[in-house]
Amino acid sequence: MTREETTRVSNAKTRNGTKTAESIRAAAVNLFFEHGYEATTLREIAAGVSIQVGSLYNHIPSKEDLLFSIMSGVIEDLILELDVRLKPLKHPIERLRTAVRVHVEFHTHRAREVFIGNTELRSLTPEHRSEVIALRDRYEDHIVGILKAGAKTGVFQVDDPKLSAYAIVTIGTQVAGWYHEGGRYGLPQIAEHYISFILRGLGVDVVPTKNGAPTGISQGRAKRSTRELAARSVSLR
Amino acid sequence: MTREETTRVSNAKTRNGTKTAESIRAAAVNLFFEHGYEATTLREIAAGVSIQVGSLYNHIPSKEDLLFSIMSGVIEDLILELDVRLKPLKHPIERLRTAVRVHVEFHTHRAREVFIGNTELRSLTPEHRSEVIALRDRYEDHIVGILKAGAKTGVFQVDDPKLSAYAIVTIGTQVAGWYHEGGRYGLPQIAEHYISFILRGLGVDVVPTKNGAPTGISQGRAKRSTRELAARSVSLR
DNA sequence: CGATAAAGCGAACGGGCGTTAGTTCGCGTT
DNA sequence: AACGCGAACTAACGCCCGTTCGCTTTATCG
Repeated sequence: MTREETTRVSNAKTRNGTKTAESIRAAAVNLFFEHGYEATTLREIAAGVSIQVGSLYNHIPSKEDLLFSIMSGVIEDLILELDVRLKPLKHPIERLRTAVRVHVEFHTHRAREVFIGNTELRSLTPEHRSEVIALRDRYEDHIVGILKAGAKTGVFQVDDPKLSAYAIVTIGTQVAGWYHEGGRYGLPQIAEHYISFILRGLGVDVVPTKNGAPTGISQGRAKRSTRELAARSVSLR
Repeated sequence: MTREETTRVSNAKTRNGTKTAESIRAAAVNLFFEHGYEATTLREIAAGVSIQVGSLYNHIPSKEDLLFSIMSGVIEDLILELDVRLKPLKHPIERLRTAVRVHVEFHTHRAREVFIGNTELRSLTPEHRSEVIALRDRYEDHIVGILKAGAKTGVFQVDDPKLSAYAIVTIGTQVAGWYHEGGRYGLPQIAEHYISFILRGLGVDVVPTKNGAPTGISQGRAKRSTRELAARSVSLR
């Protein structure tokens, strides 16, 4: 865990760059994930960083603020990642494919933070809570936008874009609950599986491929198919 | 002396039947659901029943035990209900139809308890936790059993019964998160929708019906169709 | 090298927690 | 009429929580 350059031994009482704040965040993520926010003690977090409780306040304003920064940070990163990956794409099908791929990848790579984000909404102050909800809505709006665009040109068969977006988000979110590296399914396979599943649900005629490579865009119009109901992530609206 | 059904005013310091215990349970369910177990105070629960904190201990051994009784109780009720409704049925398709119906109905009618059951596993003592997990596994085994029976006779196309059972359970469980009475979808419609969805996922050729009435058993063999991956309920194994 | 400021220490705070104990009181039974 | 019991009360216990604060240590830089 030593720095790559200028191997500086991080003794106690040492100004070790600006890493303490990150360590606190990391320790908090692990503890919040394992025991929940309310059941986690600042003293436990401090112990995880090998400092005393009081010293935490050199880096955070309060315990609740620490939770908030974790929760908002993870959604912001998700939105950012989605924006970047979506930018070069035009066709709704390709955009949706990528959106689902990003969603699944992100939710597995940062499963602990995502879990906290889905679980601890009620531990936030009202102000912070509505801020996080606003961020989440902004993310969902991205998906809804893709669906609406596809519906307009007729490539998607969508009854209710909002409801469908819920379903898509939820399906991908659940992966975080059971996926673990080295498990029976690889990440690309899972992603491609859900992509096909969702596209089929939207009435797109998906050409079955053995591999995860995105097949060419099926140009036919949307075919009536399985229509999904929303399966919302467990949360308090 | 006086009959037991004489209307007795329940003053303070009065032996008002055996209802206090039930009231405590109900108040706890609401508070645990709203604020979470850790964030809920015994004093809040007591206030909800209009008694003092100490008096709670005439009815419960401890706070954690109260949580445990709620969590185990709801699963036991679920298993019981499933057993009763499944008993008269023989054919795997009918059994699965009913299982999904029971699952969805139960998870919407007792959404608060179910939410607690999915959320507060980590607040239990190790002993109680494994007891609850055992109950949950027993429930999942019921579903797996139905799938295996159907797979043996060829009516279901199942790659991995356990994984499929996860998916089925999760889909239905999620309903509890967004369903509310008087919403845009009625309970029977939701149930039938998922039933069709799941059966199709298992390769059963479902005859589309406008109504929720269970269609006759399609006797053809299972057709290769959408194969689902597990979408596990958010929980810590 | 001495000044500066970030960052850690450690004790203390006020408050709230789950739980226990001793007591009181109404009621049904003896 | 006396008794026992369930169920409520009040008061307190010991503990631990998030947070504050004055002090000390340390790395960095002019």
